[in-house]
Amino acid sequence: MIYLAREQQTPPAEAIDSVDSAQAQVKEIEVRRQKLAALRERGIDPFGAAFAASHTTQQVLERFQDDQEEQTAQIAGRIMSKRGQGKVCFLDVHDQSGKLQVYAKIDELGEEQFSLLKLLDVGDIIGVAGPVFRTQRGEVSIRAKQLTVLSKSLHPLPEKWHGLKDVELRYRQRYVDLIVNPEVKDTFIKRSLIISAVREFLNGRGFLEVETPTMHAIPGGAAARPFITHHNALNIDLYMRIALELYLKRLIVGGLEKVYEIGRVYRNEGVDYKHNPEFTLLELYQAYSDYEGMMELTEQMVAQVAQKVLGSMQIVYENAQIDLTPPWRRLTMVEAVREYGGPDFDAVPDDEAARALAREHHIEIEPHYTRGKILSLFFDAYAEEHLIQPTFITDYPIEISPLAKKHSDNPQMVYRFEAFVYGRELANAFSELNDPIDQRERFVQQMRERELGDDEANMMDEDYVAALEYGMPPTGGLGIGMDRLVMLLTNSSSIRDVLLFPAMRPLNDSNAKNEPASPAAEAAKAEPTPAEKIDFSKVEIEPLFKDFVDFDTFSKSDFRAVKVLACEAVPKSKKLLKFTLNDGSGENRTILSGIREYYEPEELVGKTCIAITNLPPRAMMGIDSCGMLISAVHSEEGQERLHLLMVDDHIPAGAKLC
RNA sequence: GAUCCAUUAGCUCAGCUGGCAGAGCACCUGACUUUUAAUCAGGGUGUCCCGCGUUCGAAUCGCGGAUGGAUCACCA
Repeated sequence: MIYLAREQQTPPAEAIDSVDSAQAQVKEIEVRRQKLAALRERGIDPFGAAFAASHTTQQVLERFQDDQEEQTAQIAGRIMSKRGQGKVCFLDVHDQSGKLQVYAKIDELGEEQFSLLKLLDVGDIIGVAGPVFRTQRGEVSIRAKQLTVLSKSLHPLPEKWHGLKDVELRYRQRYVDLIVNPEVKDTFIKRSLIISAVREFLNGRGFLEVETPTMHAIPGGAAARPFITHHNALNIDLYMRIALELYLKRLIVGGLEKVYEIGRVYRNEGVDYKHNPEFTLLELYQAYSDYEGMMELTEQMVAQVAQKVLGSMQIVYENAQIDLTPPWRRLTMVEAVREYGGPDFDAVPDDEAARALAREHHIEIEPHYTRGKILSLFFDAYAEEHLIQPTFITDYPIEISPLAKKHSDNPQMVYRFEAFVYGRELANAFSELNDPIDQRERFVQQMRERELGDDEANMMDEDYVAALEYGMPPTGGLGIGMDRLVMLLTNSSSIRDVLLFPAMRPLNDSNAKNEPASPAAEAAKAEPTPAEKIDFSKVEIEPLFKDFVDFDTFSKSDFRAVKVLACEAVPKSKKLLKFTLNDGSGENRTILSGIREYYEPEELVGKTCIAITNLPPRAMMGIDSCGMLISAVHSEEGQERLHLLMVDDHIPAGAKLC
């Protein structure tokens, strides 16, 4: 409505032709609004209707032959350049496939259509119909016989030569980035092709694509801090998934022998050029295979996807020539550390020796770190960055691999590998641990680490262990960060360049907070405040019920005023308060209420509250609760707020509400 | 979370040791019937990221804050 009101204030069309110097100073967006009004004035809808293009711009260029001049075409797209030359005008019209030059001449269009050009700007979307020909300078073009306005653009586009460079604007307004920076579109088209090629590869090997829950009661399958969300109806907190692993392996137990999922996972951690809080993970599991099978699958998949999408297994990433042709080099973690100048861990007998070695090499460790964990730190410090060409690192220490199968001849190690390319982890895989007894012990060990302060350690997942107890075949499992793969294959240096909308801090008017306190506010601070000011602006309430309850049913509830005689926290409960109430009957009534996180028990003694008194007793923490105290619940910015209903102390105990 | 850097017109960027806010593109007016970063003549459109301070005077100096980037730490 505001929009319409504004438009009526814009001058009529004829004003455009006589813009004087005062109007010339009006901002460009206002000029465009005036042009929009002028289009309406002419009876043209500036936000047009469906338009059937006969060809894409690319098709026009491909199909044009000089001996077939004057074949007609109809195209649609965005004006990206406008070169007026008196009674002639050249437009570059871009669509998803490319661009085509439009030649608009007053003789061909007629005065009326030609004057439309005055109301069109770079950024507007138009349809053009006419014969295709080649200009004197040799460019295949369309000679406009008919121009159709399909959408007026009210914002000027960034400069044609430099494009949009401000990275913050590029990410926040990706649509503008896509319009003006053509390589961005290429990257995202490639991303789509890569993911299709992965699906095609896996489907071709007989894998079944499945979907598993993204909200988990127990977040498992990786070492990461989760996001927490809340289910209102069930009144439980849930975690956004950090991995796909445990559900997919339940499917292996269920007899789906080759499954994969390409899905979003969420990890509550920092944001940088390699990390986004949500990212796309591929995980696959193949029954009766193992980590050797996964190595073969990984190198074949990555190489074939590159071949399919890029036409080559030789790629360039940040000035490095990388050859993805299988087979990839394989070496153990111990060998890798040794090869790149680190100590020989085969000569390190125990945790104590490993810790001494770490101190000697200035590698930071915690006192409880074990030999395997320290080996992985040495790997990170000495070897990782050198693994430019695709390399499988095998034989991982058990401590950092709670879901992988133990090495049969070395219980310190597991059958696991990570694939590295350009010094970065690309894939992670293992022979899955299918021994439920061992798995339970690993979870217990993880819980110990959790208690030691590692809040990324796995939580016990009893149902998953139960699934293993039914019997899971020996299985190979693999995980690949799809964003990382896309980065590698599109030579993108930041993950944000392969995410259409990377995570950004929301813009708000935070600068306003810096303004000095107003004189009134200062005064309020100095003087005693007579009444607390309550800010209701952020209150959200539940939608009202649409169903009716009949009057008889309602009147059966016995609502009474009650006085709080005593109130105490229930031992061992985080939520419950135990109230001793005077309900007017002469006998004390006990009610338990789960509002401890909102109130200190002492502050409620003596208050007059409202309770339903004719509910059957209900045992909570071994105490019978006789009725229910009434509270008011709402939420503010996603947080639940609760207030116990407290009423005028003049109301006597036992007074009935009606 | 730590350190460093950046933030000036719609976009890309200048603006020195404090002294009236600048350019190119875009935009507006006029000319121009095959241009292509069209050209020619004229027009400068601004919360210099926000606030406080120093100063006769701050885009510029100091302090605090916001947002973004790079590096580091943790994670894929």
